[in-house]
Amino acid sequence: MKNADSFVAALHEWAEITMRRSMRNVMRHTKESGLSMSQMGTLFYLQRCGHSGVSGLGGHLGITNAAASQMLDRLVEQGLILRSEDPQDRRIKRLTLTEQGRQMIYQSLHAHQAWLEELSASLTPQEKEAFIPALRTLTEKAKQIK
Amino acid sequence: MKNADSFVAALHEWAEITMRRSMRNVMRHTKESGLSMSQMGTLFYLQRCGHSGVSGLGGHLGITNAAASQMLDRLVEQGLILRSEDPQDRRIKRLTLTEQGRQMIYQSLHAHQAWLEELSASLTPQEKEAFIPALRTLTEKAKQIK
DNA sequence: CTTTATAATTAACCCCGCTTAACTAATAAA
DNA sequence: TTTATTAGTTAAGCGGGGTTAATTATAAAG
Repeated sequence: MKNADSFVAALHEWAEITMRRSMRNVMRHTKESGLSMSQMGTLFYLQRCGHSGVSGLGGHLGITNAAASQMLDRLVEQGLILRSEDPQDRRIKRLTLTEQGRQMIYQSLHAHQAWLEELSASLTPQEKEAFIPALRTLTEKAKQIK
Repeated sequence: MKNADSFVAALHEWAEITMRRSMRNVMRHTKESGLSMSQMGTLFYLQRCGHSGVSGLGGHLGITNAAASQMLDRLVEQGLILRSEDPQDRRIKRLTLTEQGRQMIYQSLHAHQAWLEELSASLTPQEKEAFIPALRTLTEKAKQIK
């Protein structure tokens, strides 16, 4: 179990570094875009889950349906999401990203990422080649969780 | 340059995964703690830069000094940071984390981290052992950036 | 058909974060 | 010493994001 423990410890440290960077960058870009963190979180959630209802979104963000509904008003107004009726159950509003909304997410993920290039530049070619499998496997496995 | 490119690509993918996770987790924990994202960002900033003045904080967060000053009122009130005079230049207020503030950051980084254990569990012992050097080197190099 | 449950919205309200503008205090420059 | 600059706070006001409670509309159950 020694290896497993030190692996988890190393993973935690690496995750902590990337989380700090990520949060800073997302907060920056979110502010630059004139959105609130809840709004940006909504866009990310919708991209990941395909489409959702208002309650699903509220539950995900940990806010009431009322709050979610009001926030959606502004996102719709800005043309970032679409709020349409579910044809199966007309009580449900089907929330989907617009093309503009998808672009916003893309920019948010790729803005302020120069540090990744810097990190890459600080490694030797041998290290880079050796680390690629690790990164790919971790990413792939992480995608499958929950 | 092929390896370098695919390395950066793999790095980007990993960053994207952790960004999505951390955004949700940090927002959750921040809400649970009764703090705003700006307040949490302030704590993280102060931990990273040691100590800062009000203007420095405002500049970092992209808000006015007035806004920073008001937000600090609440953080001081909650016992998370200390606002003391700089003995060299008494116009400057020296902002530092309290022990409670440091604990808040620690909790924020480690709350909702079960997915890392899950991720670890989804790997074979051979993979874990093989990945440890990569994680350690990446962490160490990333710490030295900027 | 009537009743009940579910999904979402609306209204009234509060708090917070942010802005601008005016102000105080301390340092630097003339 | 007088003036200008810098750091920070205060005050007034706006708008957003959150809440609860009441309301509408649809679907499901009796």
